[in-house]
Amino acid sequence: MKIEKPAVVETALALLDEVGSDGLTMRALAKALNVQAPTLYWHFPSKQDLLDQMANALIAPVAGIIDADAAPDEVLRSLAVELRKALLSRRDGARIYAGTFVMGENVLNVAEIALSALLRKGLDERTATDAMFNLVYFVLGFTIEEQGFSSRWGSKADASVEPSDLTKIDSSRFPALAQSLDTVLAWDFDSRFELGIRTFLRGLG
Amino acid sequence: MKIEKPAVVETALALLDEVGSDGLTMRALAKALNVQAPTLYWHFPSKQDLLDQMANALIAPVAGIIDADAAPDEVLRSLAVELRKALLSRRDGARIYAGTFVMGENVLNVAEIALSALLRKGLDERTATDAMFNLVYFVLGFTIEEQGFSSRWGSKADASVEPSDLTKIDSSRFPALAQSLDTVLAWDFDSRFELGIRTFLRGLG
DNA sequence: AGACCATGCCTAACGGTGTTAGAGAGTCAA
DNA sequence: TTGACTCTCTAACACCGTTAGGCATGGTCT
Repeated sequence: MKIEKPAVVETALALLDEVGSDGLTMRALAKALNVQAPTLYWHFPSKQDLLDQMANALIAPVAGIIDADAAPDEVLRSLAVELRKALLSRRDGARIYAGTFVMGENVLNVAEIALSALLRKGLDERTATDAMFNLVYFVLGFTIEEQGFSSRWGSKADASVEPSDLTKIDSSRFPALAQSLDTVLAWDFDSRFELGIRTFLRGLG
Repeated sequence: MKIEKPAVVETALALLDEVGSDGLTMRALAKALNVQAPTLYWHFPSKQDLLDQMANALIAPVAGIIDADAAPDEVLRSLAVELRKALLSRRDGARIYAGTFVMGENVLNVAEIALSALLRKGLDERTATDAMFNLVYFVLGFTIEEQGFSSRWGSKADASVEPSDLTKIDSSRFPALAQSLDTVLAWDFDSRFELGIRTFLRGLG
């Protein structure tokens, strides 16, 4: 049975959800496709190439969802939200994406939308471009750490997770941390992200 | 000859600079220490544990450099700058760091400095904590992409690097990108980072 | 002194990885 | 019928993290 390139990428993403990025091996993917591992190398020159295409597919839905005609700040906000959502949609999605450096169709679409919104805000071309990249960098860094957190301590069903023995930090050496311990331990990524985006947009003026 | 734990970590970081994170294998590290690979497992329970300690060592210098008594914005700015510098100080440093999730001494020091500066700015405890994390996330995401870029296209000595065929993007489909092409191709990470930090601080008010 | 035991290194090997070489079915055109 | 092209196969290579178990060394206890 012939295997199709897009179907391979889709199966790889599905497999990623099951086994995580460490378990995503060429042999495991081949087995999911009822094929032997070397066969994949007829369709993809290397595993990295496959990962690149997975990353590209991961953010494919983002651009289409955005209403590019909305107010600039709303465009940028929803773009960030959808980008994070896309990366979170698959286990280790952000890490997979960060490992690639694809300037593919989908990335260009996202970049174009963000950039034109920033230009509409009145920013000069140079500032808008840098801001566009910075926004993406923030979403990426945020989501990587979010997924890294939940993959290390998310397995514990306990709602009040306690990485290391963070609860007993020395309040004399780390007074500010001790004071904010409740917020730290809450790990409310949703509202933290929202604050980040709000801060960013407010900072752009 | 006995090998010392901190010396192993230091050698590992030096080796990382030479061979990159892909080449950083237990066998290669062992050879650099004039030792056989399994010997490392007497000192470290796993490679991940070694990587954790490398990440911890990577950001060790950061906290000490900061003048915690300076104006809050200056503290936050220099903290971000030094954090980025520390991650950039070794090849693939940011990627190594992002792969760990250590709540070690050094991280707590950095967090404490940032947090108390944010509280001094007048932010409430909840907002300050989230902002502290967001700042770290931005620096991390930024630096990961910066190093990812230079590791894929930095080898070319050519100053005007051209990832893929970015130069010939369709200006009718991506007008904003085409307009800002000069800035995109300049890849001036230093000033882009500075803008990012400025935006962030301005957004916090 | 002799027995013990933890330390720190070694060799050998296991199961797994990405990847390559090369053979062989199936299909379609000349 | 022949030949080329497409796609998958088996076998294997070099390398990976890691474990099992042995062999010196040196200090401690009886």
